[in-house]
Amino acid sequence: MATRKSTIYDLAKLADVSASTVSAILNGTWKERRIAAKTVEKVQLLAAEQQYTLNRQASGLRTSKSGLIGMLIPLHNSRFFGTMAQTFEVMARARGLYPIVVSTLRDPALELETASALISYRIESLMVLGATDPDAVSRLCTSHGVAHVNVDLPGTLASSVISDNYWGAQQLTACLLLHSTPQRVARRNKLYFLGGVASDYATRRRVDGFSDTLTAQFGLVEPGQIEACGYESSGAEAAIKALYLRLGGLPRALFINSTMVLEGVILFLKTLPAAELARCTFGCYDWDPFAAYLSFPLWMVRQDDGGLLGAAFDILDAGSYAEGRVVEIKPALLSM
Amino acid sequence: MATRKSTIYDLAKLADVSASTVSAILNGTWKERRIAAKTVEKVQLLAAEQQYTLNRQASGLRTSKSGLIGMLIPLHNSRFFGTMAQTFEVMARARGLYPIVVSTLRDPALELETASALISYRIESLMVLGATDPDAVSRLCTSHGVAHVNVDLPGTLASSVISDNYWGAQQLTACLLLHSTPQRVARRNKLYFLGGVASDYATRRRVDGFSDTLTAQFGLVEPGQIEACGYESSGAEAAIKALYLRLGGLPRALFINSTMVLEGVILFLKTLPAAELARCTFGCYDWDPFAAYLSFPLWMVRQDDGGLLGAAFDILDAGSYAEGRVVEIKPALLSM
DNA sequence: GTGAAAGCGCTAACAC
DNA sequence: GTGTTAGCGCTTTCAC
Repeated sequence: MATRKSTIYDLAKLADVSASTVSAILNGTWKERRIAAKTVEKVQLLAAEQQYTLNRQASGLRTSKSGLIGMLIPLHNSRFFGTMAQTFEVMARARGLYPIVVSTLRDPALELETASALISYRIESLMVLGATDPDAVSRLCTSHGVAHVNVDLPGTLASSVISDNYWGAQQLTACLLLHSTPQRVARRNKLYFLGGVASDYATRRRVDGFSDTLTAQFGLVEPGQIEACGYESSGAEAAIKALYLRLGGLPRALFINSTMVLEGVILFLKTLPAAELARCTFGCYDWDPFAAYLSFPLWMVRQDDGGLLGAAFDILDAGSYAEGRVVEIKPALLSM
Repeated sequence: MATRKSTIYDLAKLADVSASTVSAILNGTWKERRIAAKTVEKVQLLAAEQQYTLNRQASGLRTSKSGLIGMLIPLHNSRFFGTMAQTFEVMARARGLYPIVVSTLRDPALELETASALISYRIESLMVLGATDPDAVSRLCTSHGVAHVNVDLPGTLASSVISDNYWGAQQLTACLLLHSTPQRVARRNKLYFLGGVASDYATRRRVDGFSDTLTAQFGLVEPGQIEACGYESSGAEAAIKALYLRLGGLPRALFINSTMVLEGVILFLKTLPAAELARCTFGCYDWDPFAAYLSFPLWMVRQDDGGLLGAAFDILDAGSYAEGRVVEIKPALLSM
């Protein structure tokens, strides 16, 4: 058995009907054609025993639809992107689309190249997650009539769905304020923001949320309270160390911008006695399950993957991707 | 500009040449056809300004190759699978193939369905990573002439590349033996194996490596030293707790089978004073970066993702997938 | 109820 | 050096 790759013509010959009849039976349009039930049964049986599978290159070529939906992500081996990929697959399948997730390593050239390859395969739409240069991808997609939407990092040429960084930062800051213990030394009785890149969109919004919340309670926030030391763990380790030395101890509370930064912070904290840690309250903007295994409590902000992708799919479904709107999705605050 | 989706016919008309000439120029076969340099240049220029992109559905249909290579993984949001996906993409691209990674949620039905969908799109080969029912996928692939190889978990109907679990367990056990401090109480002066499923292939090999290493040094290993309490973190937490009570403390060293199990163990260890932890030596068969942030030292076995996938690609390249051989790749031992 | 035929966009003989 | 032609496997009028 298993005649290598049977086509509708093979089946047609075996069933003694025409190829168009087979085609209609196999793709469900046979009701409209009012094909005899026994013909349907015969062909379906034959298809099963010949292990027939539709050639989607051919059917896609004919109908000019591929059934494919793509998603560009920076990396596979990151908790957030992995979770997004997982959720994306489920949602895509629920819409009858076949998901293709590809990583582009935060390389704008690879982003474009990959988008182009996906367009070659005639994807029907594209989700652009955390792209370095989303607008370049937008231009390419637009010129090929491919629906697309930016997620997590906004672009200007297509609609975007992002986390509500301002709101999330406000929540986390308020929470740190509420749950931290006042310190005697004035310069240590403050909240400090650590990590991120000052020119970066997400960081800016988070710093704003942080500052506005503090300002509302205490008046001015000093520049020294904000240390945008980048996203590298090594930079963060150096920054927290410097802060510790400057303050003569840990501050009242620490707003840590991303898990990467958290990792650097932990490397430093491991060198301190437990009693010192107990006096400081920690919050991290971003979520990672490993936090559950740390020796000190930590507040975390977790992005709402379902919310983000749900909104992104809504935009694709509505065909409103070209409007350039920005939708903000509120994250969740968790204590670990 | 941007005539929505230009074809080689559009370009042919504009350049005043035939479609086959355009085709040859655009896919690189023009040297053999000895097409005039100026024609080549003209067409290439035109293609660029018309934003032409090859329709791979059409070219694939014609040549009966898609340029696609698939990989089935259980989950996207796991460190190991994420890393494998990443490495897979790089290696696939290096071979001029376009990678498609899809997760199948450890669901045998979804594994088959996904493999079938990928075959529909005419993938040229398939990597089957950690599948629940690899042989079912093999049957499907074989009946459609699709080259494939099992990775991480072996099958019987196609060649497999897996970690050398026996060797890795030997290394880890020997290392724990070497670096642990003897205990006064006899029942605590032993190594204990925690986690995994006894009937599971990987667990069996690891238990063997563990037992053989100990037997060579001390004679018999008692059944009580091996606690295959599953892969759930909650089960592991209960198991380590029970062991602790039974022994009246932590043992000399603990062989923890997988990071999932490690998570359960940590939840229990957090309830103990640091001094107790210091007397026990910990090893985990599997690697996760979060281990660097734990408060106690830990030996870990890290699978060699490059080695595994390299060997898997070698099998595909050699076309020897049907031989049903099993290749074992040695993992690395790391101290964190 | 079903078949014949055209064509999706591309490639590769074969022609000249 | 380049054009003509015949499909790849499928869908979809239109015909009967």
